[in-house]
Amino acid sequence: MDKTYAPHDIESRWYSQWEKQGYFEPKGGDSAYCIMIPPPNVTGSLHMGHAFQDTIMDSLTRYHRMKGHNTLWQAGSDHAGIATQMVVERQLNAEGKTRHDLGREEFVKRIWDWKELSGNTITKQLRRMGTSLDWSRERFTMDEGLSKAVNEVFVKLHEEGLIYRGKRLVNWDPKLHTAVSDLEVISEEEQGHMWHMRYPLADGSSELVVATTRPETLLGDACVAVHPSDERYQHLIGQRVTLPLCDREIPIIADEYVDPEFGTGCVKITPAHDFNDYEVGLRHNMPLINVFTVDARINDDMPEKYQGLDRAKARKQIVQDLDDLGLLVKVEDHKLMIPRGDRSGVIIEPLLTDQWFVKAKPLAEPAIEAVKSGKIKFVPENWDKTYYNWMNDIQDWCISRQIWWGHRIPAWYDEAGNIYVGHSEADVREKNQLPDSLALSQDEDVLDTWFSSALWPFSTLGWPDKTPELDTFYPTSVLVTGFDIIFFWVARMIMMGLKFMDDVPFKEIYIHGLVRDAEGQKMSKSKGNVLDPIDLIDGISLDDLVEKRTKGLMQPKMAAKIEKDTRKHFPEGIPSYGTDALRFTFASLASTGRDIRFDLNRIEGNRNFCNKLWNATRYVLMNTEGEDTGLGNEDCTYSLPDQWIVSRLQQTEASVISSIEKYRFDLAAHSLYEFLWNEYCDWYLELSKPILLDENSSEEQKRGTRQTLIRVLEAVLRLLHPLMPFITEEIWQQIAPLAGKTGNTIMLQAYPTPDESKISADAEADMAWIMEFVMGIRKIRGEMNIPPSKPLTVILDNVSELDQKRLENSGTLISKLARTSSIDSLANGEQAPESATALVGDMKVLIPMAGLINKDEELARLDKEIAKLNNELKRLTGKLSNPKFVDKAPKEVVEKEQEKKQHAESKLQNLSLQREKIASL
RNA sequence: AGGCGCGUAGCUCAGUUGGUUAGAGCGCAUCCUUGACAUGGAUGAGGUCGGUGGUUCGAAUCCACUCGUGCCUACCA
Repeated sequence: MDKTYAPHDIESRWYSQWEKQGYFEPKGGDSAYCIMIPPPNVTGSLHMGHAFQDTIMDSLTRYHRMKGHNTLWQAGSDHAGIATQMVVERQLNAEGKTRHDLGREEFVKRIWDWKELSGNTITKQLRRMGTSLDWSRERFTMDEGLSKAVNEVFVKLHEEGLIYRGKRLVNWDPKLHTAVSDLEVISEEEQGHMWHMRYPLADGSSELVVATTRPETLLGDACVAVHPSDERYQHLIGQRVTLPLCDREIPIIADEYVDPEFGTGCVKITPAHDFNDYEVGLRHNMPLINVFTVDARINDDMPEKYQGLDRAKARKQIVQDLDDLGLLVKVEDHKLMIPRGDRSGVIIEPLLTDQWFVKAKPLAEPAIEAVKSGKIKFVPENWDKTYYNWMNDIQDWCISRQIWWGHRIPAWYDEAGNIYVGHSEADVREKNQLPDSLALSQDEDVLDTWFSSALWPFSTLGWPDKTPELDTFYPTSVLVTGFDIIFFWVARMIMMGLKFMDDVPFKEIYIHGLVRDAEGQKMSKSKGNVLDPIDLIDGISLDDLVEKRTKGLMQPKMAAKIEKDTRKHFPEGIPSYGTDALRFTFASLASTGRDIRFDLNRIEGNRNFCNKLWNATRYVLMNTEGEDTGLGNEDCTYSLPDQWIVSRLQQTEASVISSIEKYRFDLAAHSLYEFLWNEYCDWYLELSKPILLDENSSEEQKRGTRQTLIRVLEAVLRLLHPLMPFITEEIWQQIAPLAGKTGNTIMLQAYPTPDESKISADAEADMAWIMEFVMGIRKIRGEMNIPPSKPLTVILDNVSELDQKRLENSGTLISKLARTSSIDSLANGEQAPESATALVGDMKVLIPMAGLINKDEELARLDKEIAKLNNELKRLTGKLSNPKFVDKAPKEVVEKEQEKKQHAESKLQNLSLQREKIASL
């Protein structure tokens, strides 16, 4: 093995073998375990959020596979309708064309071409992450089977009246020319204005002042509303005003919706361009006057002067004209929420159009019940509140999109405008007995991508056909996802699953945090702070990173700032850390928090951890290869350290398993790190040296230690494998035979399970004594700046029988680890030379100071310790002399405190005596 | 406006049902090329757990209030 860990060589070797051997495929058995990958955009690329999420899912998958479950991690991607269409449209624009130049068929073909071309990017990247997805069952939302499922669901829901078509006010994206759902609209506070405008009464007697943030919609006003009990306007209710700039009169109505305190207390009502106004309009039977075209320009039904102006220009013009007429009272600065399309970024316009909707309430009720009853559990639990919150007030879901890339809506129209829904045109004709002569045309619209994603847990398993996969894997075990798509996806899957499978789609929902940059900022291309997981794995030069972050920006002027920030944060670029370090880092960040700050220091530390494992292995191999590791029936003698590390291993196993079961990958990673580095490497490997190198060790002892070295390492590899698949496989291949393990891959080995009988309290107590002994000496060394190379003479005083016994058993180990030249006990009544002191229980460990240690330094050191003990003693004495504590606290707690007090007292006494002694010299 | 979350060492975070001397990693300081590893080893410094009040023998942990901060949902034109 090489001296340093080089991830790249290792990682390139294993993945293709695993895949080729079919290790990722379910291998039968009774207890099924299944996770559906949240389908990424087929033409997208892997970002940190994916990498994090996929690490968790892969870890779970590998863990359960090793536990012997029939494990499936379903692979696949979605077609990301709007996003993908936009990309291809942009390509066309670059050629000076639009999709309309190509026509629908040609354009869709072009998107398929693009999908073929770029569709492998993300799956290749997923493979780099080591994900054990079953690629043999990879699905795509637009492939035949899934399209069939979409079709089936649409038709069924329509038959039941749960899908309907209607002219309704929807969120319209004037740039993309499509309706979008509520969820695809991002409302943010922006600085705007409030215009106060005069509307003269029709009889000329007076006027009203209305306040609005959208003066251009004045053209579509249907009425002016005031609060029914607003005394200022009582007399005007029922009268009419003349709508400025239009040749119309509109009524003044009373409606509770109006807040008399806000603005002027008079609201212009534009039912065709505002959701609230729409409701008011309905209540009062007001006409819907549409002002805009699909581009959000003023349409041809409006006064000629404004026709063709876009929203912003129209606003300017109208304000100007009002001002000219003396009808503009004032303009105030005003903060308001502006709705923008999450894809296009333009302001969303409420627009009256024909759309298809899913009636959500009837589907939501059982979905709420499924969580309430505990059939589905959120982890962490609190997320159920968010879910209920939204579900209880769910709105109908607009599912039609005016784009070309997606599942075409299976609805046909005849020339009279009748609608026929069915699986195909032929099906529609047959069902409705329509003559061939009747011309039918299919609905031009496609379905929201989330509509097909909602079916993912069963469509990928073959639904609507009855398949063995559905029987085996539905409901799936757990959904792993971010809280940002609870509404988009999670809720909808639950609704659809219950409706069509009559069962929940998953039993648990593990909600993880969102990956942010080291400053806590959300990573985004426009901010230029994205990290590409592949760059962390392979490394990237500074220049390449800058280039990557500044290329293809929406706002090219950001480039300079992004470059500056990037050069500041990554002066050396990014070194290669390898997949395992990245995965381990993600695991260690997976606590319960919502935000996950990704800091390069963490991944560096974990790369070092991989290196540590690598080098520990080298040591183990050096001592076991070609040696007897006790694979035969020869006797082994297990030393104290052997027993100790095996005992600690059992506890680590228990802790790792319980952490994974709770989705606490951070705790699992921590236990593993702690065990491997701080116990196995720092102590056990060091303790094995004296045994293996000592000529006096028996063959049985050496065999026992070699066996323990290799077996513990082998078990740790299996424990680690779900988190770090590559390095563990690489090492396992080399060491497994020495541990007596057979098999072609660590992937399919059994996950370790703790064996209670191997936990030894005695061994742990004995080892604790050794460690205290060694650390006591090291402490003196460290604080007195005695070089580690300098062997020390050690004298013991106040040695108990147990101390004596332990010393006899483990003296050589101690002398090796603490670098002592001799350890002698003081004979009864014998005087020790002036010494520095450490305590192991009541036993004094004395290091003669002569020529090594300065008297004042030792005094200072003792004073510090004594002060610490005094504080503790004071605290304990106070506590124990409080009768309330002694009476009311549980007996065990009191006893524990008394014990602590005794310890502190005797320690204090020992050190004080020692101090006096030295001070008197 | 409602809902959810966060505030613990210089930084990033753990802290299980209230009972430790409040932990880890990184960073920092001192020492160390001992044959697994300088991507390393040894030792150390550093925290009145945002604040106030309460419950309790005992609070980082439970309750109330408060300050700061973040997110989500719904919104007043």
